[in-house]
Amino acid sequence: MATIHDVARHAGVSAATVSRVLNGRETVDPALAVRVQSAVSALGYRRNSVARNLRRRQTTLWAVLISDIENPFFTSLVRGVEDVGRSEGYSVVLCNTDEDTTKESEYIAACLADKMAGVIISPTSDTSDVSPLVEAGTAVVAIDRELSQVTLDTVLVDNEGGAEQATRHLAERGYRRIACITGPRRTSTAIRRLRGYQRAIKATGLTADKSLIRHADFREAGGYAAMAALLDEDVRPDAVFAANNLMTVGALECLVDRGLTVPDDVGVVGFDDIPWARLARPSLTTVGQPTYEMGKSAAQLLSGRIATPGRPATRVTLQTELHIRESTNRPPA
Amino acid sequence: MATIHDVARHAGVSAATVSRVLNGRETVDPALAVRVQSAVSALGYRRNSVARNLRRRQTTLWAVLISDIENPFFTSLVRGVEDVGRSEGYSVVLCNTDEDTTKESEYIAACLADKMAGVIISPTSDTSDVSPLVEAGTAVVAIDRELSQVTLDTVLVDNEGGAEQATRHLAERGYRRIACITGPRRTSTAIRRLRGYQRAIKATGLTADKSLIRHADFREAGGYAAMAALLDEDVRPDAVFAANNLMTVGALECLVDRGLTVPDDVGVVGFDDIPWARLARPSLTTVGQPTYEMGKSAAQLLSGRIATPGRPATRVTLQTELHIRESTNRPPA
DNA sequence: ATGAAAGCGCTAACAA
DNA sequence: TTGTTAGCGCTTTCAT
Repeated sequence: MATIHDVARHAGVSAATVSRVLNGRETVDPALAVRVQSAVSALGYRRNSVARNLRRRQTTLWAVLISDIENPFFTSLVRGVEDVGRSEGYSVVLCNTDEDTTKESEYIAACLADKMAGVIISPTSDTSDVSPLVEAGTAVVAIDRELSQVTLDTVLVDNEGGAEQATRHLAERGYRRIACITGPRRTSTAIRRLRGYQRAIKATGLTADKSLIRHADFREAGGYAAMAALLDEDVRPDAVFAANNLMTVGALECLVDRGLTVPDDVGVVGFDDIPWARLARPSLTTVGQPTYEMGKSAAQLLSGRIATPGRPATRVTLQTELHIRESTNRPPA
Repeated sequence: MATIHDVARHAGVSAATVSRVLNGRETVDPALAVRVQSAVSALGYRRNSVARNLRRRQTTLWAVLISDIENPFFTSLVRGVEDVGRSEGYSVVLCNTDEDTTKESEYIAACLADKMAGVIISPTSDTSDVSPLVEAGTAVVAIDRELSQVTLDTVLVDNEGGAEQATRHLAERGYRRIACITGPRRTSTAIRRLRGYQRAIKATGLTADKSLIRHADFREAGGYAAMAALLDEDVRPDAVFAANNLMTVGALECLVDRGLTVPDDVGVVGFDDIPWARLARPSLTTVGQPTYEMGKSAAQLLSGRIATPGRPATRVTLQTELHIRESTNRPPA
C-alpha cells in the first residue's frame, strides 16, 4: 500500500502538500496539485482512514443502535439517518442490539473505542446507560424511546395520542371489550401507548379491566402468546390494540388459528405500519408513524449537536396517523 | 480520556506491561496484573481502537454490503453473518448500496480506507469491481450473486433449480400461459432464475413466448409495472413466476387492482419468502431460501479466508425449497 | 517477566 | 505557498 510519503516522493513535493491537496482545504499551487493527483493515480494511493482518524482525533462515522434489524420500522428509520448522514459526509454504521442489554452496552463500549462522531440509539430500556458516551463527549440522540437518566436530544412520536386515537376508534366501531397488548415495562413506548389506551377506555366510558392488559416483548411470538392468554380468559375481548407491528402480526395469527374472524369476532388495530399491508386480508388498521422522518430528524439533531456540543437538548415529537382499514370494519354501534 | 501511559504511571509499571495485561497474550506477574486492572478502573481507561488498529495494521471489523436494507431477505442474511462474526470476535458493519453502482464503489473504497478485515458483498452487478479489495489483500466473499471477473469464495442457492421447480409446479397445476418477471440483466440471479423458468417451459412442452418474459428491477414498483405490461398484452398470462420477493408483492398488487383473482384467474409463485406470508390472502406459494444459513456460510468462508489467504476459492450452493400455499391452489388439469 | 524505544500513516503547528 | 517536524495512542521488537 502506497503512503502519503510515497506519493510525495513520486510527485517531488512534501507530505504536507500531498495532504493539503487530498483534503482540499488550503490553497496549493495548481501545477503542484496536478503532479500530486497524477502521483496518486500512478501509485494507486488510497487514504488510510485509521491513521487519519488517529491523528485528527475524530472520525466521520455515525453509529445507529437499533433493537431489531428485521423489524421494518427500524430499517425504514435507518434510511432517514443514512440519507442525512451521507449528505453531510458521514458514514453510517448499523448495530443490532437485539433488545439485549448486554449487547447494547458492548456496542456502546465499541462506539467509544472506535471514536464514533455520533450515536443514534433506540434504547433497549428506559434505564439503558449511555453515560459513558455522554461523559466522553460523544454526541448522542435517542430515537423512538426515551431515556430517563439523562437529558438527550430525542425524537419521538406522540405515543399516547396515537394509542388513544386507536382505542377510541375501536370504541366508536362498537367494540366494547377492548384488550391491549403492550411492550415491556422497561420501555417508554410501551408505557405511553398503554397510557393512551387507558385514557381512551376511561373517556369512552368503557370499564377498565386489568385482565385486558398484557405486557409482551414487542415480538411476534410474544404477541401470539398474549393474544392466546386473552382468549383463554372467561370472557374474551372483542377487540385488541397491539402496541407494535410484530405483536400485531402475532395476535392476528393467533386469531386465525383459533378460527376467529377479524373484524367480525375481534377488531384489531396495530401500532406501526406493516409493509405490504395491502396484501394482508383483512387489511390492517394501524397507527402509522413517519419512520423516515424520524430518522431524518434524529440525524439532523445529531449533526447539530456535533456542531454545537453545548446547546440545550431538544425533543422532537412527530404526529402519528390512524390508517383505517378492514380489520376494524364493523358498522358503528 | 486516559491513555495506556496514564494507566502505566498510575500502576507504577511500563506501558508495555499494561498492554500485555489488556491483551492477555503474554504472561504477566499476577500482582502486577491486579495493579494494572485497578488502575484501569480507577482512571476509567478505555482502549482507543483507532490507535490500536493503526499500530497492528489490522482491524476486527467485517463489512456487509447489501443492496437493500429494507428487503427482509437481506436482513435475515445479515443475522447469519452477525452471529458467526460476533462469536469470532468481529464487529459487523452494514452498508446499504441500494442497487447503486456508485454507492457500491464508494463503500468498497471506504472498506479499504478503513482497513476492514473482511467484506461480504451481494454485488449490484455481475461486473461490480471488487478488484481494489482483492488487490489490497482484503478477504472478500460474494453472497447471493456471482461475480464474473474474479474468482471468489461465493455462497449461492440453486437458482436455476428453484426457478425450474416453481415453474413446473405451475404447469402441473394446469396453468398454460406462464409468465416470468425476472430481475435486471446485470445480475446473475436474474439470469439463472430466468434460465430455470425457460428450462421448465421447455420440459413441460409449453410454448415459449418471449412476450411472457419481463426484466424488472427487483423492486415492488418494477414488479407492478411488469405485471401491468403482461396483462396489457393481447393474450394475458394465466400464471406468473416472479424472481424475488418484492416483485412478487408488486405483481400481486397489480392483480388486485385489475380485479383478477389469485389463484383462479392467475397463479402466482415468488422467489424468496415473504415475512408474514401466513397473513396474506391468498397465502403465497414461494421458493424459500435458507437466508440465515447463507449468511452463516458466507461468514464461515470469510473467516477461513482470513485465516488462510492463499486457499482456493470455494463455492457453496444451498438448496431452495418450494413452499406450496394458496396462490397456486388450482386443481390439477 | 519487564522496560525502553521505535514507529504504524497521517495531519497540524510552526518555520521558512 | 511550501517544507520540516512532532506526535496522535497504541503494540512490538529488542534488551535487560
